[in-house]
Amino acid sequence: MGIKDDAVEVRAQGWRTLAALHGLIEAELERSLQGQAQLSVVEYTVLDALSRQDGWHMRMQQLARASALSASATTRLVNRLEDRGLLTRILCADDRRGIYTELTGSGSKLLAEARPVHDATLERTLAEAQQVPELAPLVDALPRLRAGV
Amino acid sequence: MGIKDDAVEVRAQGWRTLAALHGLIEAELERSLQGQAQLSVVEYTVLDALSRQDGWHMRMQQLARASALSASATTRLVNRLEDRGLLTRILCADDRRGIYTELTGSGSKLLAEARPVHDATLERTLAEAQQVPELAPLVDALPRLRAGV
DNA sequence: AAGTAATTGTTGCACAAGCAAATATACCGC
DNA sequence: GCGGTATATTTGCTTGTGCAACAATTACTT
Repeated sequence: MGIKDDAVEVRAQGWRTLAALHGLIEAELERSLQGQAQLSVVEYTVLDALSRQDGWHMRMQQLARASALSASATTRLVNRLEDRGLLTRILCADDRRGIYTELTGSGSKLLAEARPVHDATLERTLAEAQQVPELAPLVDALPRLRAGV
Repeated sequence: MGIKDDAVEVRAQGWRTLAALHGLIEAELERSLQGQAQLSVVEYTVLDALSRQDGWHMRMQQLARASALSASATTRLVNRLEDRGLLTRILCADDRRGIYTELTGSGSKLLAEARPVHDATLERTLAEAQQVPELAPLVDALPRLRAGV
């Protein structure tokens, strides 16, 4: 019942709020991206990460970290996107274990279509979340994180 | 280039940070809970939600919302926990469509064992995240959300 | 220079998730 | 009360995910 226990409960509460907001946003993004661009959230995340990368190529492991996915899931995710012609695998010459992935033309084209959908959904969902008392404080805190970038 | 585009980018950045922190915490919780209490994160979430409920019983749909899971996933999750003897289904008399779930003795016992693991992992992981420049501001913001509870 | 350890990516397997359909019950207007 | 609609939960099916084992390449150690 002391200060220490309070801190524990505050952390648990913060985590629940974080998880709730995350789940809400992810579900909405999933619906809109799937519906309007045939992309899942992770697929969008990978394409977006690739497009924001200098030279537009990343190694499998960077992709895995960027998408918070396991190595095996990343392999198969890249397979799917490659089968759809949205990106290509490129062996790197310097480290022959590594494999680069690079957006194709249709990959960046699809991403260009999907990005407005993504951004609009994000805006709408955050506005919705702001109406939920439990979530509002976190929503308000988000834009203040990196004001200086 | 304008204020509007900046807001879009700020939101996207905030979402990426949120997702990254969420993924990190969930992965760590998954490891420690699975390792020390044979519970997945969602399973813990459900047991915890039940224990924090007045009367210790909830309907399937409340459980689905609390765990950010679909109805069908909730059914099977409750099946698993019921098979392990951690909770029981109870038909409600007033609305015979509804089904209450209630913690059993071993359910709350296991939860009591798992909770310290959960809390310690949360504390440790947040401390770790605070060392990551990208995540630190969000970690700092979390405890300030509901100071008045 | 050889051998061992560490890293990178892929595959086999089991499991949990979502969607849509099915079932059962409640509610509403008449 | 009766038909139609809405809600609550479960089941069939398909798909994506993680873990462990594996293959290929690089780095380290002596």
